[in-house]
Amino acid sequence: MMAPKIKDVAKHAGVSVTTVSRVLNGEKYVKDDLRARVQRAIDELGYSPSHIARSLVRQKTNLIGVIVPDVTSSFYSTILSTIEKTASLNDYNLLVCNIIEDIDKELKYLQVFQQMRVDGIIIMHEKINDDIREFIGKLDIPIIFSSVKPVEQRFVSVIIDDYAAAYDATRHLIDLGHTRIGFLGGDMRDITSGQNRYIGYSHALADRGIKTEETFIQFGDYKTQSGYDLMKVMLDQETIPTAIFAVSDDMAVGAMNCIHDHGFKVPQDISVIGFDGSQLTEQVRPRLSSMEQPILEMGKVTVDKLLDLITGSENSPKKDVILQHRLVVRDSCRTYPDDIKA
Amino acid sequence: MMAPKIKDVAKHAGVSVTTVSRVLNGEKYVKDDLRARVQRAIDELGYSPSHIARSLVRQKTNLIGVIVPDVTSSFYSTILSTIEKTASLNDYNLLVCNIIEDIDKELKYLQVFQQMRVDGIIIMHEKINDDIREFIGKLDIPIIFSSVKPVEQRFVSVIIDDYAAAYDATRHLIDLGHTRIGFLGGDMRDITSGQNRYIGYSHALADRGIKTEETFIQFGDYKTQSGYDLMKVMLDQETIPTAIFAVSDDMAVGAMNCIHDHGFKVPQDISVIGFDGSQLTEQVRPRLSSMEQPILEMGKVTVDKLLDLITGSENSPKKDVILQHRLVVRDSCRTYPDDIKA
DNA sequence: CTGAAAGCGCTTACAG
DNA sequence: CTGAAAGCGCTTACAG
Repeated sequence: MMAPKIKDVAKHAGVSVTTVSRVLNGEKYVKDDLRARVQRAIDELGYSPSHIARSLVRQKTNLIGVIVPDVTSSFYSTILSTIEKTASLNDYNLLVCNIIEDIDKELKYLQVFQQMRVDGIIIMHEKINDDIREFIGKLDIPIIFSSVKPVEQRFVSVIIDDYAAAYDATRHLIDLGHTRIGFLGGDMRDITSGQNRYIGYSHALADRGIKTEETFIQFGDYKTQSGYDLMKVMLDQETIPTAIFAVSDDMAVGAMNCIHDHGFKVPQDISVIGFDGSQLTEQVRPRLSSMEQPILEMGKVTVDKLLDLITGSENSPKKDVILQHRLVVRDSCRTYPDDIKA
Repeated sequence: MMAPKIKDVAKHAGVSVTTVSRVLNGEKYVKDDLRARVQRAIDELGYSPSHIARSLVRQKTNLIGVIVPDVTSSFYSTILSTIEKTASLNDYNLLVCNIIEDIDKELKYLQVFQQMRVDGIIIMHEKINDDIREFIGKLDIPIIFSSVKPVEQRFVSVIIDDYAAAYDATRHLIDLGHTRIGFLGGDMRDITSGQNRYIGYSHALADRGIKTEETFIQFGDYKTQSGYDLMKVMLDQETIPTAIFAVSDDMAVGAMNCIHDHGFKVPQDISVIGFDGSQLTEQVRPRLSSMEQPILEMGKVTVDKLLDLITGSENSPKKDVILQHRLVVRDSCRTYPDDIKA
C-alpha cells in the first residue's frame, strides 16, 4: 500500500483537499468539527505531508547548503554543530558537503545546491577559484561566509579580525619575553587565515623591532600532521625558536608533539600558542594556550544572518559581522628569562 | 528575472519540453542537431533543472538522512566524513541531524526525514525510546544502523564485534601482566557500546580468574570530560588500578589527562588503552594504544549497504555486516613487572 | 525521432 | 467558513 496522500485524507475525512491543507498549515477559518475530523483522518492514515511537493509550490525548501573544508577538524566540527543546532531551531535543515581540498567537488556541490533550490548557502573556506567565482557570481541564492572572508566584497562574512588576533597572539609571546618566535602559518592563498594571520604576526614583531630568521616562518595546511612536519624543519636548524605561534590548534598540537618527540619540553624549552580555541586545547597536556575564536557564537550568528538574508530583511544591512577574539592562557607558554633584550 | 524553467529552454530552442527533458537526462533518440540546439539554449539561459520537481515525479530524492550523536567527537566526525564521501560518489546528498542527547530532537528529525522523502536513513546510536521505536517501525524508508546494533532484529547494522573487541583489549592488558584493570564504560542502556564492551571486559578477567574491585568499574558518556571525572573517582580510592581500559578514545584521553594532572605517568604508573582508533590517538602524548574500529571502511560499507537496501537488490541479504577490529599498540601501555600473580 | 497531455502531491488565489 | 481549479517544474507513457 502506498503512503497516503492529501487526497486520501480528504476522502477519509469527507472534506476537500483544500480543507485538509488548511488544517495542515494551521490556518484559522476552519470549523472545529471539520478540523477534528481531518485531524483524526490524518492520525488514522498515518499521513505525513510531502515536503517535496510543498517546496515546489511554495518555492521554498527550508534547506541550507553547507560547505565544510573538513568535518574532521575540531574547529569545523564544532562550528558545524552549532550551525546545525541554530538551523534546526529555525526549522531549517542542513545539506552538508565536505570538501577536503577538492575544488571540483565543491563546484559540483554548489550545482547540487542550486538544483536542490536550497534557500541559502554557508561556505567555510575561501579557496575560490575562477569557475566557482563565476558560478556564485550569477547564483541568486543568498550566500554567507563563515570564519573566512573572500576577496569579493559582495558577500557577507562572519569572522573575527584575524589580523588583530594574530597580532595579539604574537604580542603575548613577546610580552612574555620571547624574541625568537616561530610561525606555523596556513595557506597564503587564503586571505583570512593565511595572509591576515601572517601579517599580524610579522607586524607584531616589527612593531617591537624584532627581526626573525627565515626558517622561523613556515606554511602548512592547518592540520596536526602539518604542524608536526613544519616544527621538525625548524628543530633541524641551528638556531631554534623559544616560542611558536601556530595559526590553528591542530597545528599547535602537532608542533607540541614534535617538540616532545625530540626530547624537548613545552613550555620549559619552547612555548606554544595555538589559534581557534577548539576543544583540543583542553585535551592535550600541557593544555594549550590559544587565541580563541568565539566558535559557538560564530555558528549561531552565521545562521541568524543567513536567515536575515533569506527573508530579505533589508533593515539588516549587508555588512560583515566581526566577532571578538580572546586570548585564553593555559599551560603551554612561559616567560623567557634570558637577557636577550638587545 | 525569474530563473529559467524547462519551458523557457524549450521555447528558446524551438522544441518541446519533452525533448529538452530528454537531452537533460541524456536519453538517446534525440537527433544531434536538436540536441545541440537544446544544449545551447541551456547554456545561454543558464538553466539549472529543479531537483525538487524531479524528485516529485520520480519519487526519489537522492537524499540520505543521517543521525549523528555528536559531530564533535572524533569518531563520529570521521565516520561522517567517509559517509559523505561515499554518498557523494554515488550522487546522494546528506541531510545531517546532530543529536547530542536530545531524543525529542531525534523524533522530530525522523519526521522531517519522512517528510523530505529521503531515500534512506543512517542512524549512529541506539538510544531508541518507545516513541522512536514505534515510529521507525511503521516507516517504510530503508534504515541502517552504523557502529551500533539496536535490539530490534529487523534492521541491519554495520558494526564490529564489540564484545570480542573489548575482550581482546582487556586481554592485552592482562597479557602485559596487569591484574588491577580499571574499566571506563559507556552507557549500559546501549547494547553495543555499553553492555557488550562491559561484558567483554568482565569475561576477559573472569577467564583468567581475576577478581576486580567494585570501584574499578565506572560508567560515563564516552566523552573526554567523563573519562577525566571517572578516572578521578578511581584515583581517589585506596587501591588504584595499574591499567585502564576505556571504551572510547575520548574517555581514554580524559583518563590520561587526569592521571597526568595527579602527578602520575602514563604508562609508567598506569597503562591506558582506548577504543575506536580515532585520530586523537596520534594527537596525544604518549600516543594512545587503542582497539581500532575500521572507521573508514565502516562508513563506506554503511552507505554501500544502504544503497543496496534502497535499490532493493534482494540478492544482497538483509544481514548485519561485522567488520574486523584490530589492536593498535602505541605508547600508552607497558608490562607490569610486579610479582602479584596471587 | 518528436510532441501533447497527464500526473507527481501539494498550496493558493478565486468564488461562493 | 469551504471547495473546484489552476499551477509549482518537471518526467513519462502514449501516439504518431
